[in-house]
Amino acid sequence: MQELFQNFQIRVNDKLYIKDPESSELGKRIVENSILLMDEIGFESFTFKKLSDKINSTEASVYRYFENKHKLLIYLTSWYWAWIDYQVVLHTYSISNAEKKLETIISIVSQTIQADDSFTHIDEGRLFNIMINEYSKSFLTKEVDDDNKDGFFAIYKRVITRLKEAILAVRPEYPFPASLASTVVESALHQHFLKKHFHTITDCNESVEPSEFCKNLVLQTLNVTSQ
Amino acid sequence: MQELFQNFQIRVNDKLYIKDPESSELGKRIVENSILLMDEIGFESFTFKKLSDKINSTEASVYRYFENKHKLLIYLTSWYWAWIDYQVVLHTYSISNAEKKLETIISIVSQTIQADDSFTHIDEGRLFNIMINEYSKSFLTKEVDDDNKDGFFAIYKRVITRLKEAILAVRPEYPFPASLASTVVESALHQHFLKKHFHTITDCNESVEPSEFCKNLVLQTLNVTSQ
DNA sequence: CAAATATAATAGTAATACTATCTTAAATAA
DNA sequence: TTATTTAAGATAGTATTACTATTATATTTG
Repeated sequence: MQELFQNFQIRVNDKLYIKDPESSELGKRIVENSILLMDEIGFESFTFKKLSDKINSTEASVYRYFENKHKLLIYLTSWYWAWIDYQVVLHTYSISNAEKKLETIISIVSQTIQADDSFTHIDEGRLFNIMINEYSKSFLTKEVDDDNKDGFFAIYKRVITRLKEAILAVRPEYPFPASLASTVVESALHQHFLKKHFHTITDCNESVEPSEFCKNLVLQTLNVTSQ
Repeated sequence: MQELFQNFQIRVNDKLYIKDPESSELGKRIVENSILLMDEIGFESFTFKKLSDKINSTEASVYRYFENKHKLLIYLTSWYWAWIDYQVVLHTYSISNAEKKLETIISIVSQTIQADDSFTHIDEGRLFNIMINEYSKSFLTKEVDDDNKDGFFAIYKRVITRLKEAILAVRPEYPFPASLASTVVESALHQHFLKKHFHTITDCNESVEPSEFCKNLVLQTLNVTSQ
């Protein structure tokens, strides 16, 4: 349970920022509005100039918090994974049945996230859109190995590891638990994207959620018959 | 079989370029070297200036072939999918057994590609690296819907549809054939990436290929016992 | 009240992502 | 053969991006 409370206030790797945005009003406005702006115009068009105009501040002030927009993206996506990790621990720690636990984790990592006002300045719904559209860009770079060494993807890997362990708890002899876990997490976001933009290559739509597919995929793969 | 021969000389949507790069020596050098340079320095650092320096030409000349580097990326990735589509048709048209056919398609879309000198100026091995590291960036943009309307992703969708049909041939009652097909194709590239950069969240390594996992995933999901 | 700190305001730079124009060289058509 | 089209090289220029640096002002804290 200790892991849970360490993460409870959504703590992110402190090398991701120059000055902790949670430590000031301006910092919170930067995070809050960067989510809105990035969702609105996309990561490529997003600049610190546009953001600072939006919040009536200056480029130089934003640069005092984040080195560049790539670090900001990793900050935001790490925040998301920390939040998911928290949800996973919260909703599964009392579940003793391995299959039920696995299903719960899959639900959490693949469900559509709507806004939630538990964490005031962060709009989880809009952040979820960023996850769908921009998450891959945080690691598909020439700097991945350095970033990874700095621990920027630690929380993401922890979420996947939890899923992997839940898979193993159900089927200890399954030979690809890590690959299945990483596939499901990636695929969940991808199916959400396809639903919006490439409906011919997905079965997800208004009535079929990506999480339905994801659950079915894992349970069939592990040969769990109790569906 | 007609589809096959239409695609035999790897034809790509002609809105992707201003002047067909296959129509001139310079055009071929642009394509050839853009693959090498993009693999080397990554899509973000890649510029038409650097490319034109590499081929001893000028920025303006490169712009006569491609509108911008994003169109070039879609051109390269479309070329890849057309090539994969060709491989799929070539290696499956004589297979009558549905399960054998499905396994063959999965192998083709998930195997590690090495250089092949059948198409002189294109290094498929290097292009495969680009697919692993940059493919998602071709559609994770605010312009996806416009690009999709222009048919830029048609060949990619055709490959996925072929896989979907092969899935349905094996198990017509399976409820998520399109999602499974798109997941496998995406996951294959992703597992190759993880193998290189995040080995803790994949089971793929020097001895276990992503295609092994992909085949197992689909066959288990469809409950094909003859493994 | 003094000192430290945060932020705003402003300026400046190199690189990027283009567009435009002009010249030369080569291919082709009359 | 000459005229004409076309391709490509050479050069220049612009707005935007991704920063860095400096100074001034306002606020907090000791």
